[in-house]
Amino acid sequence: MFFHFKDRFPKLNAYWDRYLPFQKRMEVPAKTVLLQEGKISQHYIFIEKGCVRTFFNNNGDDKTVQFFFENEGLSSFDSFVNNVPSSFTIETIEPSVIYLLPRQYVSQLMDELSHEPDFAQMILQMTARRQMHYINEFVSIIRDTPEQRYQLLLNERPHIIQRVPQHYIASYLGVSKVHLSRIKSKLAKGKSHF
Amino acid sequence: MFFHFKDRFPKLNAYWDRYLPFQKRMEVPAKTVLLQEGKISQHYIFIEKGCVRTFFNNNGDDKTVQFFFENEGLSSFDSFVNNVPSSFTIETIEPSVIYLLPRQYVSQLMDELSHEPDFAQMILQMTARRQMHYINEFVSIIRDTPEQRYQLLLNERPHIIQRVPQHYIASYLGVSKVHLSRIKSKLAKGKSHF
DNA sequence: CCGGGACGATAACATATGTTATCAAGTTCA
DNA sequence: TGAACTTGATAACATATGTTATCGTCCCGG
Repeated sequence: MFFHFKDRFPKLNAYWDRYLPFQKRMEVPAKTVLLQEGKISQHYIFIEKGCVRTFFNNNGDDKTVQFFFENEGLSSFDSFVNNVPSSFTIETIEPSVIYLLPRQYVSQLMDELSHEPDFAQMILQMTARRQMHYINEFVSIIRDTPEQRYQLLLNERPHIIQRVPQHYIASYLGVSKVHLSRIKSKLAKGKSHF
Repeated sequence: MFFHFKDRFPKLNAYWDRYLPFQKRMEVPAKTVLLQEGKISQHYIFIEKGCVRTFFNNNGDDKTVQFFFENEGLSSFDSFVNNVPSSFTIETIEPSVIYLLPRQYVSQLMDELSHEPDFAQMILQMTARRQMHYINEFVSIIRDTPEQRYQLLLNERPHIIQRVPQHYIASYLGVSKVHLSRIKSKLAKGKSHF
């Protein structure tokens, strides 16, 4: 769905910074659609402040796929790279400050990068990381119960639970919002009397 | 977890073929472990005949992650690229004919490839495809019921159902083998009287 | 040719999860 | 400020799914 090389490969920061002038800064309120499901992605999105989710519509209700926060970048990767309609909507959750870099500059940037001596190695590593992320999402959902998945979120990515409305989290976990509420109250009970 | 550029980008076949001599051919029975969970992946695996699954152990029982068939290639991608212990076991399901290409040659191959003019574009496309595959797995499991997922398999990847033992499919779908059996019999009833 | 193991179906019961409806509190905005 | 909307909790009921146990078939190796 996206890559973000900034900070991951410091030697690439110089390249990245060269493209800063082409990025368009925007301050937007919550629930702003940055890319509509069905449209073709034209920008790489970088989040300076705020948070964002990707989701798709399924018979009227959303299914959230992923959350993004400060200093993360994303695009609807398949749409962006292969010029096909996006399967996902990208929408802000909080009022946010974001930067948009048009696709043409990203292509240009990639071409420049490909002359770096160990470009192949870097891109493989980035790719491997991204793949592991999504494979882990899949693994977690066939391995863990929704309750365990919620606990994992609580332990490993607490910022999500703190900043994201509960029904988005529910659809991301693959359960109904009612059931997520049950899970929370069950965990609360387990903790309270000790 | 894997890439396979052969057939996807025909212009690369020449590169690939140059490395054929370094591949080791093996004929192995069913249930042969090609890579053990916890070991570091040393080979890229290509399947000439037979089929293979990747899985991990979870409290005694396996969880299957993916199936591979003739003319597909795989590795435990993260392990292979980043030289870390593999999270998965790779094991044959049927008696199979496979080729192993040691990692050093794969690195070499990638380096050669990186001189191709639109290497960046190709690798992005490959990456996007792989990402979409895993994202779709995730999306399907938060969107669809196990019954729907079984139907999808039946319609879109029937070879899996024909060739793979049912309990592997069950763990891949994220349900118990008992429940998969129930799903099958329910679907059979729906079909029989018409 | 026999015996064990792999595979799959089914039943019975316990638990998890979905659905619908209702209520309460907080937020937003005219 | 008041109405509408968003968010979240809870109850009650229906359904889906897990667990354990049993049985039958098939297949492979001694």
